[in-house]
Amino acid sequence: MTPKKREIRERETKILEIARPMVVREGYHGLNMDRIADEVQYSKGTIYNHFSCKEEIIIALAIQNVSKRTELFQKAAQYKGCTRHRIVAIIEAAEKFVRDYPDYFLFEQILNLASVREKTSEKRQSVIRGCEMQCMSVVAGVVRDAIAAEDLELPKGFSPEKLVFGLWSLTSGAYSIVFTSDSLESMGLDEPFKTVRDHTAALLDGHGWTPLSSEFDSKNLIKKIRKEVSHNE
Amino acid sequence: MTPKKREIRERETKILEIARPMVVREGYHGLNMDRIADEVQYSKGTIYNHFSCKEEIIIALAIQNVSKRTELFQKAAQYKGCTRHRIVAIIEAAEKFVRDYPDYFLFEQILNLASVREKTSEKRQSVIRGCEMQCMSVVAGVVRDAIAAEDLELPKGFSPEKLVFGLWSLTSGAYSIVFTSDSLESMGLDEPFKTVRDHTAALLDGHGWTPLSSEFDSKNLIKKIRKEVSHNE
DNA sequence: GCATTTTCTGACGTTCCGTCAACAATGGAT
DNA sequence: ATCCATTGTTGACGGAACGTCAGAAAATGC
Repeated sequence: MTPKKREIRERETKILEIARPMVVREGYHGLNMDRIADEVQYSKGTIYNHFSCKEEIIIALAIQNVSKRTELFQKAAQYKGCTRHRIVAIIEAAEKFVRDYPDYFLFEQILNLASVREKTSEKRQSVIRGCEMQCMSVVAGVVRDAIAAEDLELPKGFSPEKLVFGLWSLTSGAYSIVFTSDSLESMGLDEPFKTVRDHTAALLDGHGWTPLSSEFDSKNLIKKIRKEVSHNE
Repeated sequence: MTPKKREIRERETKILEIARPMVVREGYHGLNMDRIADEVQYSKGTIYNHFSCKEEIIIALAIQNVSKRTELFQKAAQYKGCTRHRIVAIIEAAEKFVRDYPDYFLFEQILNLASVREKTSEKRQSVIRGCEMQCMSVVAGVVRDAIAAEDLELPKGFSPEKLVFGLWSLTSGAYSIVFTSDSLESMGLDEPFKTVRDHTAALLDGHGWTPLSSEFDSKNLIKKIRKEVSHNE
């Protein structure tokens, strides 16, 4: 009972370990069920016992992805400091995430294609949604804290979630461009990560979240955040 | 000479007309070369005389896409008004673009996949890059005008292109989320387009681009811009 | 050691991409 | 008008990859 079940569980992670670099190196089309079967040393039928289609492997890899991010966000939200500094810590976590796991990022892009997502199970889709919701509520929690602490005042009808949506759009859009556009330097865009940080700062300043970025030393703050976050793991 | 050549050119647009709804309705996998051949009433070999692979059709459709956007941007940049209002006009054009041609948006997502883009010709790729560059330089031009008019001052090392990168990230990220995430309402995010406008305003306010959004009537400005832009066509 | 359930296998059917040798149309030259 | 070189068209074909399933093998229970 136990030995067999464990073999099966271990095989599942082994399949994913083999599949990941395949997608990273050769993209969506590089993921080949026959080759996975070859490399994992089991027949194709067995692979299909674990994942009912190619796309299920993609989404399983994406789940590893978003789980890690959720974890990083939750850790970052616990940063000790004023609300503005806590939100900077979360933005820093987002940056750390895409830097440390640039390949993770590809999977979200693949999954965004309707023709891929449609083939995945409702079960795994809801896991992804759950992680997204958790991230959203963690960040929205910091926004609520900011409102409670009177560091921030939002217009009527502008929910904390809407503010998070702005940060989410800005960062995910930027990282998406950074990792896919090949003409960044030819447009004179060096230091893209620094630029993203500057824009998030401007966005929050524009919403009036105090202290404004001009009122604290961003460079040192980020250094401090990085030290504490990486120290934690 | 002329009659035959024209038939060929017309066939090319006909192929694209047939291919577009196929992708829109059924996604990347729904694009089927045999079905195109059936519907366009020519053999598959002939289709391949026009497009050397499936992906070339995708990128050709994407080119129609970005050409239209470039056109809209150039028109919007000519809006008569102060620089801040002109940039609002361009943001409005971006919104109009994704609203009027929501399907166009899908093609960029598909093309962002490395495994798809890799198969496309350098020729068509450079057309896309060219359109992107043009958009970038049109918007950057407005930023430069703003600096010249002293409506805006950028920190040392922060080029106009970097500012544009921020707007680009924010809007493309937001629209990407709007058109792909299915859990927006369940997060309490109604009126996404309004929210994007608010965030772009905050971003520009945060960078200190005067007049600030609090100093003019956004609602009326947008109404005016919409009237003039739609009047032009 | 036997029966039953679970798991594994790989050949097979299918779909779809892209090719190419054979065939047809075109258009200029005589 | 006829010929021929060039250009265009065709659809059968090879091949790649997905997902299936009937039967073999292994595990489990008795």
